[in-house]
Amino acid sequence: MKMSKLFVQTLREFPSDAEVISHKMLVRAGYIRKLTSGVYNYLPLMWRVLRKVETIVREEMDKAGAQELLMPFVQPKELWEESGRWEVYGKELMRLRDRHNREMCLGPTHEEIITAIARDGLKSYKQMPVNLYQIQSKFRDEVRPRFGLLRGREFIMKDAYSFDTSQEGLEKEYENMAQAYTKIFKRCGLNTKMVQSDSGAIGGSVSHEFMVITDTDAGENDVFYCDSCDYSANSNHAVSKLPTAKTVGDFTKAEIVDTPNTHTIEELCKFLNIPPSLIIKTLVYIIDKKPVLALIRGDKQVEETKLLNAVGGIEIRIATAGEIVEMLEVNGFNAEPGFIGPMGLKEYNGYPITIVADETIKELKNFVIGVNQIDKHGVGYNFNSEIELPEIITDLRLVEAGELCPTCGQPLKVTRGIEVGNIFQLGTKYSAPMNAVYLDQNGKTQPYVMGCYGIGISRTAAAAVEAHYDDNGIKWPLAIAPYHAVVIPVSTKDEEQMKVAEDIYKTLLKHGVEAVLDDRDERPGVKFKDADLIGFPYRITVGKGISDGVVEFKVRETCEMSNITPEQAAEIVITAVTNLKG
RNA sequence: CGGGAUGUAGCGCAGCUUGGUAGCGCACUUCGCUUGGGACGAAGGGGUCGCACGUUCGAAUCGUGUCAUCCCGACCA
Repeated sequence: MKMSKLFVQTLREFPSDAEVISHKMLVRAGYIRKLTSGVYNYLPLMWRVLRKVETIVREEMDKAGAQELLMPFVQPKELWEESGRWEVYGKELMRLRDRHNREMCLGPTHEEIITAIARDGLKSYKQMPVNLYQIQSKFRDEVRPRFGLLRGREFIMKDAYSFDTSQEGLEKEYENMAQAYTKIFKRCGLNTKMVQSDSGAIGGSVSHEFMVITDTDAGENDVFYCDSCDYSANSNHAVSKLPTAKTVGDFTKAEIVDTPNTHTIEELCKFLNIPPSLIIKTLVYIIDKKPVLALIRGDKQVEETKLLNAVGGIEIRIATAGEIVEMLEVNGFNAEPGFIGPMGLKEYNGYPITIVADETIKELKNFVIGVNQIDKHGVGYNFNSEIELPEIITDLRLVEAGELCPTCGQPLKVTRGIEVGNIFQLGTKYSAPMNAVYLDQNGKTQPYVMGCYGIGISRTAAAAVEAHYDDNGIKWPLAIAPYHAVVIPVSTKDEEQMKVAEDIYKTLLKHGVEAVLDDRDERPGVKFKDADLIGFPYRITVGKGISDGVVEFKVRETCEMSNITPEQAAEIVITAVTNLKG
């Protein structure tokens, strides 16, 4: 490709609306342009990168035995009603009507469609196991799209779905996919960590995420991991050994005491001169319109995803101060946030109040708790004495760095990560309600045991930028770079330089290297800046040194430069590119 | 949805307070000059000032409404 003909416009400055590195770089280097919020044009350079990621994904998926197909982007409401998700999915599902006023949606994921396909064509146990995948654009009407390609509304995704006759079969395929994913990201030049995760809205029981570990702001997930063993988990799923703390209070008898102006745990601790671990904190949540009280030890935070799962809810938010006062009133109390306790609270908004407690409260003795009276707290309280032990006791805790690994007991560490892929064991979550069944060896109908496996193609490309850049631009891993190398004649008017540059360029092309010849009549500084910004992995500069028979060879990743012969330079690039394929 | 801000040329911005011919830098076109890290000079092309209504002799500027975009909090690949 001649640089003079390459459709790319690099910018002198970063765009003002970009926050994270990958967004800034990809816009400035001419890879993407925003069309509307969360929706981007992929310009030629970007499309080459995306196709390379896709190719790697295809090769590894095919090698793992999966088959590619393509499903429609627009989907009918009826299928979503069968799975129950038309009601449940929320505003993220982009709904629209056709000219006949029939309701449709843009596909955010394809469990419903693939299950319907299987239902039609997968009738016998003899046809399984089978794994079907596609690569296409998805649309999720995100509340707040941001970070460029990392969290767009429209994005490219590879989604795969497996069908098995047993949990054992599913687990085998799950492991197969985990290995394929590890290879895929490695080939893309990314270091990923496979971490345990919550399965969220897609459902199912077991799931893992593949995280690109990054120090930049773009890492939206906290990942907890252990250096001593291989435990690692997303914060929404991470567990730890029960943190030790003072759990037996010195209060000799249970009584209600005055605690004026102690709205926060901190103020209460100071007033009573006790550590926060002796207090039971009562938080009020609204989950799918229903009131839920979460009880947790005062020194710990609630992980909302865990609470959501504990009650089987979908949407969670913390109650407003107004709602809390109202709830107390309805139940006959005159109190406010800061003094709430679970006792005597029966119902609100027409729903009974559910009480869920974190397991940290179990070992508490002679603790302090709100009693729904302003400026008062109960002290020296005990379960099965002053209050009953709540029915639901489970792990609600947000793990903190330094807490001990649940597997080996060493302190956990925390880092930030970008989720580029995930794998779920769905089981019969979709096949059962959608009556997607096959006949087993005994002629009995059985629902498929399903798994689903996603990779964010466009997000993977953006994550690669987050992981590989410097002040001057992008440093693409060779496997997904739009072009492998750029050849720069310093002066296009110098016949010898031009001839050597063209010879190198032709040699590279002949050996399968995707090369660009910067034939523009620009000053060298402009060409160097563009080369660094665009991020060609290799740069061969033909300048005055050619009279001594050498060119300058630069490796973008390390910024190492050396003066070598044109033949040596070409040889290095050709070898590197050839090794990619092998 | 709540809170904060912004809409003026492809990109980055000024002008608005105090209404009167729409500006600057980059990018783009032509010519000259220059050629190892985003040179310089000259001459050009390009904008219904987000949109609508209102006030006014006159609106980018004032008022009302509306739409869009971005940032901070709860979701996800």
